[in-house]
Amino acid sequence: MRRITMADVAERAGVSKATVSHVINETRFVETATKDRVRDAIRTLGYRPNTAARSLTTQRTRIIGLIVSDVTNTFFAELMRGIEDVLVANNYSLMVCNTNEVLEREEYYIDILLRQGVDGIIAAATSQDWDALNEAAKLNIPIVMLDRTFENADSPYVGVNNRHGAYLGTRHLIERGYREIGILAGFQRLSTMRDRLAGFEQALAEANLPLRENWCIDSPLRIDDGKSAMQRLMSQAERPRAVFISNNLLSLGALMGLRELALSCPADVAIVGFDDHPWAQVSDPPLTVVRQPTYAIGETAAHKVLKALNDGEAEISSALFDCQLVMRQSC
Amino acid sequence: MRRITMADVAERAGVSKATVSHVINETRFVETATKDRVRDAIRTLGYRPNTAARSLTTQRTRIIGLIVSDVTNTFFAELMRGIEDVLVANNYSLMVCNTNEVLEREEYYIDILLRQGVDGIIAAATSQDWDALNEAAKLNIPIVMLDRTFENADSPYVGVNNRHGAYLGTRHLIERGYREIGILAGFQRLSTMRDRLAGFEQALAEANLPLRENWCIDSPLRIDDGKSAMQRLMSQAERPRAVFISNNLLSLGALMGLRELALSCPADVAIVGFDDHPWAQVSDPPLTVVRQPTYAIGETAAHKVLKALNDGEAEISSALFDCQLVMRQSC
DNA sequence: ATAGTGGGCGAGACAAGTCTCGCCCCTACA
DNA sequence: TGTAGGGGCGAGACTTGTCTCGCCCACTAT
Repeated sequence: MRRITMADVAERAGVSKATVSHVINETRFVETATKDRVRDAIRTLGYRPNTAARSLTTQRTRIIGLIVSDVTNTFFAELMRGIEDVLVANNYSLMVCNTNEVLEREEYYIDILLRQGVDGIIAAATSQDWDALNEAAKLNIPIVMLDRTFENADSPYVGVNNRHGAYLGTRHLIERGYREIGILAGFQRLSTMRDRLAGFEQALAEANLPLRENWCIDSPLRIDDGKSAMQRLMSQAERPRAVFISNNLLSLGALMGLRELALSCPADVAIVGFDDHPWAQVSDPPLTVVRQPTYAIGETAAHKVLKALNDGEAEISSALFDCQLVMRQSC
Repeated sequence: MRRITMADVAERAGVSKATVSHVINETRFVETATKDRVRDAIRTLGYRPNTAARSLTTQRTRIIGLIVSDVTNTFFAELMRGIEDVLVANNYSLMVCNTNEVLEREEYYIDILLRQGVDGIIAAATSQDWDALNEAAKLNIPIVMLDRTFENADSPYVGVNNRHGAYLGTRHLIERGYREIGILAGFQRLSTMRDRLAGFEQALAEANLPLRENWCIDSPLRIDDGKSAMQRLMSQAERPRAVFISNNLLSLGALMGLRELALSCPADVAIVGFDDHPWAQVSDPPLTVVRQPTYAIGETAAHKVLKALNDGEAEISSALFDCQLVMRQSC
């Protein structure tokens, strides 16, 4: 069965395509009677406007692209939900791209998004410079950096004050009396992880505690990496009595690693993690963490792109949220 | 700066649009020399085909719509990853829609997907009949039911043998010597939850154990619902010594609920949950669960739609995976 | 009665590709 | 040397909307 087009509606309603278009988009005044005839035709024919045809002329798709590393990580899933919910409320759609922190995949996806003609991009980018996003920037597509950014990033950034968050977490360990403190610092390629390491160092420095090279482990951000990093930390001759962990997957992995080594937390090592997780309330032990307002971050990022889209050239500003320490029983 | 079109490429390469199109899509033989000229032009101009224009004529978008309740639930996130990975490998894109299990939102999204002209739909639908998906079915868009289905569903289903999975989990409890067994049965509107309840009942019946009405609690599927359901179960005069929990969020909530009541697991109540989760390994206690091959389910679902798209009318078959009992320490 | 004004709407160009015809030219064979 | 055959490619119709002109008619002003 042939799909029904605007011409069909126009014919049935006895008006021109232009009028149908204007009734649908409410872009010019149409006599009530005419409007009703058009709407009737639309309903009885079951007409549904074709997005492709529309965006061909408007040069708009009402689609926003989202680039994250992996929605399997609840943190990104929640960001996504925040974004999606405000997009839906504004009649935009979302196209999600999981890069697994692989640069080629990020580039591939950006190309796809540009062909698709997305109106804007929200990116928790894995790249550290404009190379990948440059094409998008050249096309004047609004870009919002999410969760992380990089030097010379020419786009607004929405995320938390990572440095301060890590500082809070580390200071908490110190206040609890721990002196020998290590860190699973994560992927130092990412600004987020660098900032958290900086916050960690700041807290140590303030307390006149040394920063031991071999108590500072960086690794990729998968669960297994957390596990092996923690085990490497704990298999040293002199080992820390507390560990700050810069990422939620690493925290989970670390917990697994300790379990395997039959070390108990916090008796043998205390832990403060970054990012909260529902399961962290029922883990053994319940995890003390630095929490960020994930959903709100997503919402804000979405609002920023939409604003850029509506206000035209207006510069978008960055937004930095605060972290919050959630005390449980891991230290 | 004006965006560059195929006409620009054609002019620069000194050929017609047709030739450019054929070089890009490899749809007819083009002299090597000509091909090279075209490719050079594409590269130097930075040409990028416009998906909207293309799909206008091809009537294809190479986009697949995915409908789930909430990717914040790792289960759905993993399904999504399975789907996405095979789509990417086949040059398709994914449009994700979170319905929160609310019907109106599902209908809204289906409409959006149809306007967008998606080539296929993979749906973990919250609706229980064809009403919402009917429009898509009428347009001959391949639909794959994911995780759940409903009676008279005219589309293939990809998921697990839920009944048998629940049967396995419940039987395990019985074998462990538990006689007083309850169930958090979840949202009975969903086929998945009904099947699991059936498997639970079957295991009880085989062991000649009674099914007590008030030990069978159904509820929505959020963490809080699990918490309150478990607490309701445990605040009864006569309470079960073991509980089968039909959903991962409910399991998490249940754990929280027990903790609040200062009940210990498995000493006071044993638990077997449905769906595994990385954190279930480090929870207190580590959870014994019935695991389903989530990622593989997603992959299979994606393959099914693609197959339908390529083979044309060929009927797609359903796929039923088996569950696996993962024993840990909650019973 | 005629000119001026403006509200409501139609004709058709246009967006950027795909794809059908069929042209042109080169080779092969009689 | 004439012609059939086929390989390589171009012209332009077509997909479905949006949007710019400007028409037409009704109503008021002179």
